[in-house]
Amino acid sequence: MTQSAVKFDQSIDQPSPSTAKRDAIVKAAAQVFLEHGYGAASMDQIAQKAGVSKQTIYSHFGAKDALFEAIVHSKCAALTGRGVSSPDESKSLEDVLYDTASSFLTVILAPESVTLYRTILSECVRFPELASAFYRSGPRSACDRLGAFLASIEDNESVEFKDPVASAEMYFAMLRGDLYMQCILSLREMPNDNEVAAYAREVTDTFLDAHRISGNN
Amino acid sequence: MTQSAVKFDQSIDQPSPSTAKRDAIVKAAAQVFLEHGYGAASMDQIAQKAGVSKQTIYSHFGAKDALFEAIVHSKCAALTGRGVSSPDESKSLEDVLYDTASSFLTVILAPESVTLYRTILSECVRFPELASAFYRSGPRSACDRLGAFLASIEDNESVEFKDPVASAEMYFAMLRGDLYMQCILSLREMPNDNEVAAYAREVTDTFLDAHRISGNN
DNA sequence: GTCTATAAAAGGATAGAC
DNA sequence: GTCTATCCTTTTATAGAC
Repeated sequence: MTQSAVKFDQSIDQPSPSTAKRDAIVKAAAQVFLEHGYGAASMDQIAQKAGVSKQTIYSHFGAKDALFEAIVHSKCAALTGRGVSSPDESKSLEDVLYDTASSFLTVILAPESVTLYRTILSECVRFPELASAFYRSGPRSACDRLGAFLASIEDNESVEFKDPVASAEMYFAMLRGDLYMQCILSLREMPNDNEVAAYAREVTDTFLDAHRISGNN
Repeated sequence: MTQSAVKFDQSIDQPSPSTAKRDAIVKAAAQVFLEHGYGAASMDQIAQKAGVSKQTIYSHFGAKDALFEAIVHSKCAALTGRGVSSPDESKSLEDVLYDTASSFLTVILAPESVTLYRTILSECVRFPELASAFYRSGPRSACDRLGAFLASIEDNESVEFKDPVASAEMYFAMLRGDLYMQCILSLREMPNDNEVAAYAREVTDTFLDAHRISGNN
């Protein structure tokens, strides 16, 4: 691992003269890294798929780990905000929750998200910054946004959230249920829209039941 | 990948004459595989840590993938039943749930479980059988056992479970919340007993609130 | 069964020409 | 900036002696 692995941000989007080759490298590297993981991915394979020579890759990114970090960081950055509906005040709480659930499930069950998650998880010890960036861009971002929305619900209905962020975390945890587990383990095909909708409904109903003021929470 | 990779079960526990070396290999391989993953783990490293030559490993297991499968399968088998309290009928539902939550969290947050989960996830495409074995021994086993217990709760209290297995899945999903996410991403130290107890309590309370008959579920 | 030594291949990284 | 050709290390797997 070289020290140049830190300069990922200026490597990924600068208006360089030859952006074409660079983009091809990024695209190819993303495919290879996410499909095979960091260790099993080879620079030869990336170079071949990108249609460039290996040396061109090294000229742009310096080393394998730097390229990997650049790829994963850009994928994480693309994750921010996705999977969480904007806090539309005109909608009912139930609708907001259901929409959030649907879009969140759609995002985390996308094949690219699944492979990204697997890759980061398997390399989180070697690349702690990537794990942190993923967490902040993905789960943490989603929880904070939904938590802020739940905190804005006060006199609204027959529900209450004493700890909005904790409730949001619980909500997303419920969404990462058995369906998600089977998908990330590659034990079944990705669910279609109907299955996603059904599970989003189930989780939303359960979540709302748990936070009715008739309960003790 | 060789065809001999299938014979994992008879490789892991047969009363061979020289069980000492074999056990040393298994122990060393488990450490190396779970720490570095399949790709980054080298047979040389395993041989050195086991105190045997590489050829001895190949004599016993044939190939790297067969050794890997043997190790992971044994680790998965050791998972069955753990993390789920036995359905003690003398205890209250709340106590059973809380005990289940505590022991489940303790198991899945154990460093060995975390590394096993990471390893299987990163290799689930190359080794589909391992992913399936893990799922059956771990999450599925836990859900089925708790689901059966929840199904036995009928006239008991002020709660009801229309779909016991689905409720059990939801319960374990709630337990795999933000705390678990941060731990498997290696973003924080493993929680102590107090933190585990507090989260087990929070999940149990929320779960019970969601299934009160006053609710719509 | 177990060891040492080695084959055979793959992969990360670099040199030098254009 | 980009390419071809090459170096060097690592790693899986095997051959043959004891």
